[in-house]
Amino acid sequence: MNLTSQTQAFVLHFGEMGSRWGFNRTVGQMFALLTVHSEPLNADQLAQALKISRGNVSMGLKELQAWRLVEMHHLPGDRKDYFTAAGSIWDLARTVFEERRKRELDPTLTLLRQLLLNEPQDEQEAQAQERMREVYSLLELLDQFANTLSGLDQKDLLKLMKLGSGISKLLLKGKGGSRKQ
Amino acid sequence: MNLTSQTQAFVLHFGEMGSRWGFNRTVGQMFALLTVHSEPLNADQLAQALKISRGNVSMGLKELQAWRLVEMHHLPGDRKDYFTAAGSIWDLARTVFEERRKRELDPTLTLLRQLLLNEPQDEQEAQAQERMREVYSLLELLDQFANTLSGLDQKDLLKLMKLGSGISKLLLKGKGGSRKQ
DNA sequence: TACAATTTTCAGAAATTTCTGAAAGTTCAT
DNA sequence: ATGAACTTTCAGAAATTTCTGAAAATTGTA
Repeated sequence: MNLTSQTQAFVLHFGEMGSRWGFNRTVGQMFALLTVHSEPLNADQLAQALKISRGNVSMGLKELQAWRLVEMHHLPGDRKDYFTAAGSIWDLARTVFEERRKRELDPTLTLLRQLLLNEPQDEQEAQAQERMREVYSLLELLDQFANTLSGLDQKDLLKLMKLGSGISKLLLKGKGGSRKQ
Repeated sequence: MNLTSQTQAFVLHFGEMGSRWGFNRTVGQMFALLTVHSEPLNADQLAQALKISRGNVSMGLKELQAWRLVEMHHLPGDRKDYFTAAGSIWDLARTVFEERRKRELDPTLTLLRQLLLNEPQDEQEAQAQERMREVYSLLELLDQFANTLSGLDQKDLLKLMKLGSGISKLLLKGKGGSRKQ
């Protein structure tokens, strides 16, 4: 398992970006490698290719499994666990999107719901709550929208994303068609 | 500057979530506080309210300014700098969205453009490049879509986000209307 | 059951990030 | 120019996160 300099660069970059995307360096690297490498890899191969410890690989795989980004496989006559990226690039992107929604939005929605149950005790608190309510509505809307997008099939998603500025026109056309909740 | 327990909870939560949203704990807390507090606050007030050092506040404000999330104000007869959240909740969300796009997508697009210029030297490399090309197309599409969304005015954005599953129907209606690039 | 192959765990080490506070820098009024 | 009010900087301290590697646990086979 020697990485070409191309793959090396890709893997290292994903490691750097990892923290911005919600995982740590080595998890990012493992994800990148499994994404470009079409053959399944086992833990030792990952450790060797990325020059990290066996234990770290084990933890990283656990994390990637929690994100539902990898699939485990078994080769006949080999007791090792082998891993591949879970599905197509689109599948992976969708999964990352969904997991991030869960991790970045849900906890805040829960907290805000909680806080907004309390009666404000004075004017200052009432004003703060008003702002929190605005934050809440916006995040909830975002959450629902993210949900809707996750639910679209690839064809529709592609169509939507390619609309560009045409989206405004479409929204105009559709006026009144939004009979919902 | 005493925080009510409500505001305290909100601020601490934003501190915890901070790292998932792209800033560190104290920056998250400062942002939260400036968001719920409608009056402008100066650096000393922030430091006191959040129990952090003056120097940390200074760095945090610099960071929030880099994110374009705060505005500086001056009160007549007072030499201190005062800060408020930059605009409405919607403005803030839009700004966070745009900044995150910049930080999470652009560097990767740049790298991938670079890597894809190289001629693959063998079959394995060709295959890896093929995957990278898929990643690139998807991220570029995402980037453009994010761009489009940023460009929509609040009314359209609201309309779009509230469509829910109605979006598929609309996409069907609009068939052929996507005359672009 | 015994044991070899493999994975997981986790305490402590290493690396990284964040924070403090004192010193340096800036700005403004006189 | 001076000095008071304020902000920024940044070296080192503190906190947090990540990583290692040896030991424990698990799994499959004979």
